[in-house]
Amino acid sequence: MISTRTKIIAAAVRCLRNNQSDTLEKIAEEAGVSRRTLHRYFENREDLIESCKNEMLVSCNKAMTTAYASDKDPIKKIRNMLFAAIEQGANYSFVKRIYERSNFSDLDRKKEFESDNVKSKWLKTINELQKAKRLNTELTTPWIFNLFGSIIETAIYAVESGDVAKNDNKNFAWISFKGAIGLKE
Amino acid sequence: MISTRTKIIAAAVRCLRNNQSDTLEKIAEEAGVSRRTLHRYFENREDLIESCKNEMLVSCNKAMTTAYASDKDPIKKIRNMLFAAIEQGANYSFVKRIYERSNFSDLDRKKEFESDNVKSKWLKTINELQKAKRLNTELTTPWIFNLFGSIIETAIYAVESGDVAKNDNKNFAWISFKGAIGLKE
DNA sequence: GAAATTTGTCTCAATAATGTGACATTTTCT
DNA sequence: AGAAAATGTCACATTATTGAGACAAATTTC
Repeated sequence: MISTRTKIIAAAVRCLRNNQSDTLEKIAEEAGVSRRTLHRYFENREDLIESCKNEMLVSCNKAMTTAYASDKDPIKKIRNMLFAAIEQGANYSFVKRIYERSNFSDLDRKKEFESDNVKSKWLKTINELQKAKRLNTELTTPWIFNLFGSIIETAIYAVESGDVAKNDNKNFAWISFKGAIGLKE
Repeated sequence: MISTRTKIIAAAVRCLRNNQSDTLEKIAEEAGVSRRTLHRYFENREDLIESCKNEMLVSCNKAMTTAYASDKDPIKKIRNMLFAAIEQGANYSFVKRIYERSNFSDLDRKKEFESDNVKSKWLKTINELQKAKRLNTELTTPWIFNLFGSIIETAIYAVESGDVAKNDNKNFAWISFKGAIGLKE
């Protein structure tokens, strides 16, 4: 049975990633709960957003850490991390948006993300491949990192908007990412 | 000399693409103008956003139409359209976000974008390349279209966040886009 | 099925954002 | 310089959103 708290957080994530200014009323409605109940679980909007951020970071990190550990081959590690992130859907989008915005204003949050060990695992693997000349040497790591994130978002969005069939989704993303960084399998 | 109206619209575009819920106060400040003046030019928030949307659509379409016409070679057409969009910076991001959100809620706006002749020119060119088997046949056109947009955003964002040098920007985007769709030059 | 817990409804106060009028000040144009 | 236009300042009404109390209704737990 899903707890009310979880329902509210999930609803908030779905709402807020599209429209940061959605009212608590709307979030409560999306969660199938009265606004009064939402207020019982979260002191205010900031508290709610903070909770979403924390839960979603945990959720995404967990999924990607598992994916990282699922295979020995560095290429498969990266591929499975990509797939895991896509499967996170709205959760991933939410985290990404929070992180993006923080980049220009909230340095603490950026640091928090930078020091995140999922990112360092990802970087380690990419560097490994770079050193082995298995990907395009013209591109820098920060570019590849940004690209990775945006291809994930594209895949999530493409399914939601109905542009791409759910089956093709991850496949397209992987083909494109491989090509984009010139990965030699 | 830049007109007040233009200053306000530019400021609104910069603010709103990051944070849809920025106050008119903040937008006025960003434009270096009092809130009272902003209200003299725009009846209300909706009017302002509508104006931004229209102006930015015109700006982006113009830049990309020029780029399209700048060369006969289909590949160079696409490349120059990519570059033009990246150069639009905040303007392009703003339009893209408006369009994205509309996808789920505002069908009129979607139609408006769909019927846009810049998009049809782009599609025509991509189809041409697809028929000539000059790009990966596994991918669908809608996927490629989404990818095109998100690589542009990645390039814009990468420079703003300081992750990628301004010189490398367009180059990286083009290398990655080519690779992502398996384009054979 | 009774008690305890959770949630909903209704209400109201506090706050923040918005929109506008009146008038002063500044800028622009000639 | 002086008129005309644009902008700023301040004040105020309106509105939307938020947050919480009081109690009823529903749900869970034992």
